[in-house]
Amino acid sequence: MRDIADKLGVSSVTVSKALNDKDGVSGELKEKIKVLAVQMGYRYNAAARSMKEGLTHNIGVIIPERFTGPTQSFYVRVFQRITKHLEDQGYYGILHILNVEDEEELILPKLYSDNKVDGFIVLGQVSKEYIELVQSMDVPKMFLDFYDEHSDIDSVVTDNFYAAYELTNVLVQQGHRRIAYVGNLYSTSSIQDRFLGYYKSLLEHRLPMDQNLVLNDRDERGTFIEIDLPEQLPTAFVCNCDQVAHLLVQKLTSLGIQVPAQCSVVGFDNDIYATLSEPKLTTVEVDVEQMARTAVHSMLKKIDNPSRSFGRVHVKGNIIYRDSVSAAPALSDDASN
Amino acid sequence: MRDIADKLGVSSVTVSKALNDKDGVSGELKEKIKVLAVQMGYRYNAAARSMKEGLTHNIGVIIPERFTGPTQSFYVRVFQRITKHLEDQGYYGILHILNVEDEEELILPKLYSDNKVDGFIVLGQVSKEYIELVQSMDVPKMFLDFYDEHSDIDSVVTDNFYAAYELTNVLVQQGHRRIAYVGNLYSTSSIQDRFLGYYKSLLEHRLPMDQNLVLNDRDERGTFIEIDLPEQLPTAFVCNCDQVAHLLVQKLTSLGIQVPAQCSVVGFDNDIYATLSEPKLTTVEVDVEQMARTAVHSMLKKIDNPSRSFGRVHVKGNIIYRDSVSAAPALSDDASN
DNA sequence: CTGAAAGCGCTTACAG
DNA sequence: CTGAAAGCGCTTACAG
Repeated sequence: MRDIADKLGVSSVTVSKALNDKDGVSGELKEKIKVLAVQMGYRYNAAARSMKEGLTHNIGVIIPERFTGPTQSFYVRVFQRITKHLEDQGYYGILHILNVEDEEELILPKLYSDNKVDGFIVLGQVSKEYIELVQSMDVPKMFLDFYDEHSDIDSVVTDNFYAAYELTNVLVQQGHRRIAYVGNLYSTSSIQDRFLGYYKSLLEHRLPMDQNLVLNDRDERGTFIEIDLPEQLPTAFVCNCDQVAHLLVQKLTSLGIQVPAQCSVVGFDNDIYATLSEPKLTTVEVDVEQMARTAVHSMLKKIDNPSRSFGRVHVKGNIIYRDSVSAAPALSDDASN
Repeated sequence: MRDIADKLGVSSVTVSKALNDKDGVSGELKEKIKVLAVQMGYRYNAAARSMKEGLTHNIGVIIPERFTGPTQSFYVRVFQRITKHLEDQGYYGILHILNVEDEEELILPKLYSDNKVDGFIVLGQVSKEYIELVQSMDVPKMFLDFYDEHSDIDSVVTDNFYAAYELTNVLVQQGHRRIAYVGNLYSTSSIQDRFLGYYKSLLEHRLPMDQNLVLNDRDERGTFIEIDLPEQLPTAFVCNCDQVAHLLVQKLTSLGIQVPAQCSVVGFDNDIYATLSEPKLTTVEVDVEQMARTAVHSMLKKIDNPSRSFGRVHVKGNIIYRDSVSAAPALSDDASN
């Protein structure tokens, strides 16, 4: 405010009034001040007002953990771990659920312009344009559970590539030769990396890669679509997530195909769908705790020293063995295409 | 701080040092200051430090809405609506997920002692002891989706009583005479009120109330238990929530009983389990939007004027008609006991 | 070990 | 319409 005032040769009182649309400033001057504020990238200091007013303009919302329950989404669980680690460091997490419109219209959280936070953690892939917008913010930021090849962002991600590789290896070891991958390769980096891990396993075992066995599960905006099964069914499916695996199992079952006797299915994420499926899914569990801890500690280091950068940090996942995989049915020489 | 300093005849600098465990204060004095601070109910002014340091000690966590997805828990959805209304009023919501241990050991969120918020909204029933603890906080508070008969708290709740009454009426109108209620009456006030609404419908239609048709679904801590079906099956079940209805439908189906042909089932909440069930559940949808709006506006009025009180505010629910109800099977005079 | 002074960035009440 | 002054509650750097 002082800077704006000096530049315009007015007092900070006038600037304050203008920015708050209060009386006592001429309309013309008000406009000029507002424009300059934007130009100079001025952000309101909420703490100063808080102190003055004796109000924080924050409301605590308490939800008992048990009500966020087993159905809680993966990211809510991650958020919970993040806040835990933040609290240990004397910090708080303010959750901002970014809605579809704001993402499309490239609108930053008001949290930012109100200067309510020292940094941002973005949890879950956003559009390329939104990544760039986030990058333009003048505070440290960390990206969690995704990365972008083209931007130089600090991110913490599960090592999807190796996890999918290992998971596919499990299937190969069980004698499977015709293995499908289910996921839209152009949707998220996670899905891509998991696909590549799957592919690496095929390569390593000298199994042919059949484009007809790469099945689409969603459009590019993430909405699920009906999965088109190939005419000649594979003996195993590597699904990019448990939810899709769940849907696939339902579909197979409704077609009279037994899982895992006739067809093995593996998922990813170890979320509610993994245990909700019948049979329960063999899948990969993301190390939520480790991811949250890494993200928080990196963030705090960046707050201390904004020039620090971490690049892409990988966190290992763990395979959870359940009941959706069995040995491949006796070979009928399918694999020879 | 000043007050503490005056009372002890020292300076506020000394108090600051003592409270922050910094050097430059004798151990003895430090102790005395800390004890007095607690006695006087001193709470740290985080805004003042923020201003001084230029740090807010908050981190924004951004989660794209689509990733909180359809599986998101009911309360997360409510939280989202709450923050929306808060933002419209220049406020922010800080989510605190209260874990089981803190609730049992009666530990308040650090948010409170750090003076990071102007008030609290408690979303979801907590223990009587915790309610009292919350009540003891020196800021406005609102309770959402539950109330306590014995405490004089401001709460916003769905009109469970009438919704259950109307839902049971639907069953009666379809010719059902032997209708069971599923839920532990001693678990939450919602379950109790829904039961009473069910009972009112029975009374009004002169149907006998059979204690054997009140089925337990969980222990008092909320953990689900196997539902004990009565020997003579009712023709309809009013379940206290969709999740239990979902479990019940699965159980009935596995026993070879067709829903709704042989047995109708209704749920409550219209959450993910309502559409996940086969058949999809007829249920009651809570008016999340209205509840969130009421809670936020009441809260802000209380911040303006702490002596305001609202008591119990009811918000109507809507019945959602789906496929889990049909006319009662032809009577075999079961109802005569 | 203790404290007086300055300052963080804003707003409010008042004077011009 | 504009601005000088005071103050919100803390911490830091410095003097004693």
